Amino acid sequence: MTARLDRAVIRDLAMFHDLAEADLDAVLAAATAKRLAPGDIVFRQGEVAEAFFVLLHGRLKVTQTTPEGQQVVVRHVNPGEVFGIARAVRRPDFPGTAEAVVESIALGWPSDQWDVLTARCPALAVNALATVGQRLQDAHTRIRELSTEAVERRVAHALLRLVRQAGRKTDDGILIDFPVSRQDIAEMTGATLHTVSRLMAAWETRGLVASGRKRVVVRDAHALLMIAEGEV
Amino acid sequence: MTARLDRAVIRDLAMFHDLAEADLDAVLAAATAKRLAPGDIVFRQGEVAEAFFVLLHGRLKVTQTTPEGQQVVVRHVNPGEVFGIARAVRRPDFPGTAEAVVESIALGWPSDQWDVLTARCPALAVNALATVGQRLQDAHTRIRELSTEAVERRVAHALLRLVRQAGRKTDDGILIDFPVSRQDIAEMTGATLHTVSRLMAAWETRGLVASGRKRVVVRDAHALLMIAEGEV
DNA sequence: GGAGATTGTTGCGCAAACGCAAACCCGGCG
DNA sequence: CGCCGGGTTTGCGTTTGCGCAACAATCTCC
Repeated sequence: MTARLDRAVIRDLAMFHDLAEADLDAVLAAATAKRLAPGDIVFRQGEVAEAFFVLLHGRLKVTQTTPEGQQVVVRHVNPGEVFGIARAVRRPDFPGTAEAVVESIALGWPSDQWDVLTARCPALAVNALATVGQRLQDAHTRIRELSTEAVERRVAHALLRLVRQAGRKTDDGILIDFPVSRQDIAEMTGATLHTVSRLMAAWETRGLVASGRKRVVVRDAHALLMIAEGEV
Repeated sequence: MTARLDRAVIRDLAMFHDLAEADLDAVLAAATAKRLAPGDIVFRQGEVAEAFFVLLHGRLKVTQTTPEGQQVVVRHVNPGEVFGIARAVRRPDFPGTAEAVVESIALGWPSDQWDVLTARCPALAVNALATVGQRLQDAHTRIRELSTEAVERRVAHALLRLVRQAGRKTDDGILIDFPVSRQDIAEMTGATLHTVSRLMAAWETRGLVASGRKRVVVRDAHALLMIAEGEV
């Protein structure tokens, strides 16, 4: 829990860009590291936001659940990214649920440290602004897709996004480097599990993807891009 | 253009909350006011972001256009809100187009003033973070709606949102206090003009709304809420 | 190694919403 | 006052993706 953390661990993260060495130490002093097994929940939607986090290693899935019980995947958290910064945007509670999909390591700070740290390092607020801004762009992109594109194109886009975020080259194609189920893809694209399954099955026979249980390999990214761009 | 601006004009805006009087003056010194007629474009999608703005009076519509030419209404800008803060989130260009839908007045600052002003008043960055964070929440709400709700519910939600943002009580019901066409509502909900028209016509006969050319009056907000919540 | 749970596949019917097209209505302008 | 044009309505045919349901394949845990 209180292992000695070296500042090198966070120095290169976008969030801590432009911080002095001494500031990095001050930031680290308030942090605690936590190991997460797949399926572990970091925080739940609606909980009081008592901490904010940075993912050092692994991969998380952030979801929201509607009153009716429908789930939506808001985003995936990749190594180096901050998450759960509800307090920074003046929200008392977490708007979503964060769950580890693979073995992960996260750093956590008590929420009240946010004001302390930004007072000491204004750059933190500026960096956070850039991060949240980027996320807003992504959200708008998704809104645009959901509003104007057919399901097939949305699923293609989602796969390409996963490739960009977590693609790992293998001899067989590009592997999405963490478990993704059809259900997940459905919740990312606003489609149903069934439709996604049908689409992927069709693509599999055409050789565009190869997939198994919670496992996706993109074999022909270019063809997928054509579909995503609507140039079928 | 360079009319003497009183700090009272911006003192109560969320963006300038917690700023000292002297700082308010410094902020205002760099600003220029601009009058906008309905239909006037403040900035266009893709343009280099040479300024950022606050809306003092009136109402704007921010849209994005897909490569295929489809439009999506990203949001409406209400009096007191900042817009066009692309540079603050480290974007070189504007991600959308901002158009006045009624006679409006906006304050503008050169983009490079952002760094100058936040250096002087760190509270600005913190306030901007809260604003962008709120917008991100809204965007996620919309994603959730687009992903899980039927068109009818989305349109009901959109109308209720308009009521909250720009509702004006009249003896006939709650009037949306700026011109909104069916096309606009369609672009807000990811539906087609036709579907929206049909829905509104049906609601009109049931007495839930009254509408005309670019004009909407909500007569039974409660019934609309029932539809929005899916309790039909 | 087997039982049970989770995840993925597939067929079929249906309803919701879209696309197209034509008509209509209303406000503004000459 | 009549014309013009953007905004709106409406009908009809069609597609798309959903809902349901049953089944198959895997994984996990004991």
